[in-house]
Amino acid sequence: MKLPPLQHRFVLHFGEMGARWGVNRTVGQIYALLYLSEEPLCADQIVAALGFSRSNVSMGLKELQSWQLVRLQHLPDDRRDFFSTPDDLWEIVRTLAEQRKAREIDPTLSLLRELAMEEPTTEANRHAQARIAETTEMIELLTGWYDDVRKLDTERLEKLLALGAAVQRVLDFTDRLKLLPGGKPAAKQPETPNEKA
Amino acid sequence: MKLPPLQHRFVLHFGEMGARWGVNRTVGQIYALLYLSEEPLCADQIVAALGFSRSNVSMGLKELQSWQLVRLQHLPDDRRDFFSTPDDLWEIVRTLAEQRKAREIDPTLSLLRELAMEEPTTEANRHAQARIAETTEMIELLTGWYDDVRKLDTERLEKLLALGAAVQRVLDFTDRLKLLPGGKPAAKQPETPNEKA
DNA sequence: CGGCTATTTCAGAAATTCCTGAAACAACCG
DNA sequence: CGGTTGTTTCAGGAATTTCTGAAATAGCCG
Repeated sequence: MKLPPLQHRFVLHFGEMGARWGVNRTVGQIYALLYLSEEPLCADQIVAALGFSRSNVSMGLKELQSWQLVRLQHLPDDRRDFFSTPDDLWEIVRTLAEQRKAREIDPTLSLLRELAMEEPTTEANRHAQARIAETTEMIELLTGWYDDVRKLDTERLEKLLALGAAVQRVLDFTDRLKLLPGGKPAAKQPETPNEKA
Repeated sequence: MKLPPLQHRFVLHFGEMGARWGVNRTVGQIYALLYLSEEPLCADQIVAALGFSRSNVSMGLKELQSWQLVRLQHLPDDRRDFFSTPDDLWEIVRTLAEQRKAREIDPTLSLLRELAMEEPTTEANRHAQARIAETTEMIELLTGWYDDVRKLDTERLEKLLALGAAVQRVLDFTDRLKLLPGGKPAAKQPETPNEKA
């Protein structure tokens, strides 16, 4: 593996991370390499940099294409495939989120909804179904939120994230405006904060 | 494996999901089983339900304890360990997020910050470091947001999520209030959102 | 077509991860 | 203490995943 130490360490780390994130080590390393590279790379350059076999690199690239995480491009007068990652990191993150949702969340939701439909036969089943319903609701809440924010352009998304929980204060404020259209609101809190469901 | 079909299907699915989420299939299945169960279970009940070896179950439970995802409790006059999951699903999600942050995000941030410090030697290094800096910023933005919202109580968090991108409209609205000081005084805005560097 | 370059496939080897049974350990009790 | 019950450890075998080299495929050009 002939790669400057900086890139090398990055690549090794994201290989491990990739393994925790549903792609194998090789694929993670290939992606990390492409991500750091200024120009697109062809398969043989990846082989030279990482020391995997040619076929392993080929399979890794195919996997990355199936995740839609790499761009394929051709140079003029060159038949080789060159690969690169999007320049915009947000685009990468959005793609990842999209893919994982499609591969993991959506099938999970189908199953949960199906299980929730079945007629409970025993007391244990009844309890399990209640638990399942609860789970479904939470996932729906989270994916609903996700479906909303993914439509935001990057600039607004960044602002929203930067605001963090402070947004809560804005909401409390507008709540007060809404609830007391007359004068200055005297009530401090619109609702009691700490009820545990 | 003696388990009603409903529970069985749920358990199998979350075994697979567990595998994608950093714990192995066994551990995922054990957790799914505990999650659906009305009362705490002891190791032998898990063995009976899932058909793993006693030692495998023991290791799985140990792993779950290391993630702080299960509660251990004792019944009076019984020496066996009984395990259960928190009743509150939000608590489970919070714990998961906390653990994954500690295990994956924090070490990644350390590495990235360290790499960003190094003196760039080549042009390729300079570009790689720019990419690394960009990555660091995004992770910091996301974890900053997370650190904020995890402090919210469940009720407020649910409201915030349910609002989704609609929150953007509220923000736009208050922005306008701020910009047009003629009418109602916008009173106390929360501190100005972080300026992006 | 035939030679050339580039890529993909795939069966089996290599490596890793997972699981088990046996043994060690620990706590309790009479 | 010795018996009983329950848990943990761990070496090695089983299963799964990953990786490789050889062969197949595909496109291009003269």
